[in-house]
Amino acid sequence: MMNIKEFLNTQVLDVIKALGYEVKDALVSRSNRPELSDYQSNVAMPLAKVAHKSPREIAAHIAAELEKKDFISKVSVDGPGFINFRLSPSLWDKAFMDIFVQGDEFGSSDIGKGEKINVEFLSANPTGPLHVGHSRGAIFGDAVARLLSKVGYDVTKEYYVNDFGKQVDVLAESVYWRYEELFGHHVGEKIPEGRYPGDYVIPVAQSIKDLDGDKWLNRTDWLEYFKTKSIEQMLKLIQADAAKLGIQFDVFTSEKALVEAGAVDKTVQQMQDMNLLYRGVLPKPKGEETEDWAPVEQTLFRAKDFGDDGDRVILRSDGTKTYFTSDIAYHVDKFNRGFHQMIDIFGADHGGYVKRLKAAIKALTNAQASLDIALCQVVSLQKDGKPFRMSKRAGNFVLVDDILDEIDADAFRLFMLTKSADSQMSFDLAKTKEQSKDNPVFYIQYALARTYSVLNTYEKMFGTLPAQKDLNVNYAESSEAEHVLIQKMLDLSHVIEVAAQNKAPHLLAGYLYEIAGVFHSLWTQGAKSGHRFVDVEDIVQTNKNLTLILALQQVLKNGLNTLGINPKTKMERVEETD
RNA sequence: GUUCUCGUAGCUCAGUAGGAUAGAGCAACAGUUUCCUAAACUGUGGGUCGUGGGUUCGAUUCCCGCCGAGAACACCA
Repeated sequence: MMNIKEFLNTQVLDVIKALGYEVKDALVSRSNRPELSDYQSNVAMPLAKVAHKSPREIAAHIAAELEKKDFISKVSVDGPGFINFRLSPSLWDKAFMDIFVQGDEFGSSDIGKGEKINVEFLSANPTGPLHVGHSRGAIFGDAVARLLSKVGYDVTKEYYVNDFGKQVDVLAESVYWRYEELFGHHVGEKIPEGRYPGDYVIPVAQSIKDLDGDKWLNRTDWLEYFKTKSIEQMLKLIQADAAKLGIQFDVFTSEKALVEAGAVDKTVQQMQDMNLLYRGVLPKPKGEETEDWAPVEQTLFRAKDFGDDGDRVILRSDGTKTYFTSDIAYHVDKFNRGFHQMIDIFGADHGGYVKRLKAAIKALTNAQASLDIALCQVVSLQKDGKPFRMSKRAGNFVLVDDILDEIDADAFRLFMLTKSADSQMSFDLAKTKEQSKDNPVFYIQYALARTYSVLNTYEKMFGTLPAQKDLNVNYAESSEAEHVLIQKMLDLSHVIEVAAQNKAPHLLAGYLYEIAGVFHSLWTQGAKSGHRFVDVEDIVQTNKNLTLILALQQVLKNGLNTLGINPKTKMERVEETD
């Protein structure tokens, strides 16, 4: 069974064409007036102009033809010329059973056609554990990757390890200082300014001590070794933190390795050969009054020719490469690994970097690669309603670990996914627990838990779950409220498609919330009228109900999995305080 | 100053191929437990969709100006 909307669209399009009208799209969509229709088409309005007839006249014309179709049970023309139609119950039944046929795959599609796509996200500097500031982009990137894979892309989740810059030296120096400390040095001293004061470097020092003893004391050649060891362990730390948030990566690419393999030099050479570089002086930046600015000649990339606002430094005046240079090489590397489609997830604070990177990739791949950069707004932190700033110097980083002590990982994850990535959001650290209680994840999980609860009851009464052959919703004999639920369930694949295409996991989150609400409402209605889902007196009705329950369970599970949230089979009772 | 993102209920946010009467949650108020889990449900109040133009049959949605919020702007990553 195909996507209902697609099916209707082509069917209506055929009718329109048969009537002699010229259109590309039948403009069929889910109805936003459920009391009038299941689906609607707006096609008569734009047609009116070209056909020189009134929209209602055209709509009536089309409606008359549609009425003959067996998959449509009722058509009407309303308002200025909307064509409203209800689908035949048999079509709903057929479409519905697809949920069971597809099972865990329900909601999937193949708009990605199995094409390779690389999603790079998080890519935090390997100098410490993850803090809250990293979490939004990390969770967002992971959810986008899951969405893309659900719609049929061959997704690789990648982490770019910035293990080449100065910050890694600082890390190694910090570890070395702690290493010396473990041998009784620096008694009574505080770790010097400019090094990382965090406790997380101590275990790294300890592990080196355990492995090598005092062999690195009083030597000058420790730096490279300490760098390697530190990065290794920091990455482990980061991976562990990410895993707690439900994130795993497929590939880690090291900047250092790229540099050492000569990939960056090669890219510079390639740019040189393509005449993309020149020696020049950049104009003084406007706005901010930079005092230490001096006109220097550098090797620049003609980024402006490829859509950027200005040209960019590739080799500094002293001949060294910038971060941008190796990042270009990195993206070329991805391209060479066969990824012609790439998505980068950046924090909005890197927004100024987007144009130059796109320009570079466009220039170097002759526009063969599509690089899509999704910006994720930075989370502004608050504590008791007042802005809270994290700073290295103050050492007041709020770690992902700290947050997860206060709040369930799934709740945190969904909190980050219910808002669109480009909304600015604030996160109140003091209210974390409070917010946790109101988290929509519980609303959704509770709906799922209720479905399991019904199954348990059924099993208790009948000793087994209903057989596949007894599953049937019988749309024709279902109530209004059930129709709403059934229709909504069948929207899943469409919602996932739109969410994937727009890189907007919050659309799926919102959908799951809505569908949970429809179910909760249905539940209470039944409780009030005495219509329980499981009724020993009425096996036929019970099997019908169970069909609905099983389908809903599948939909919620598939949706939650796509967001990377663990579906729960039951809720822990929350203990009443006060 | 330039570029990017945002501005929807008191608060937090949905509304994404332009459609008919703009929606949730929280907060306020009034109700619903002999029952498959009340972390739930039902109802009430609350809006010039920042603002002024434009495009069109039709704009919260697309385009431009203005106001307001956030971020970025050579030689950091």
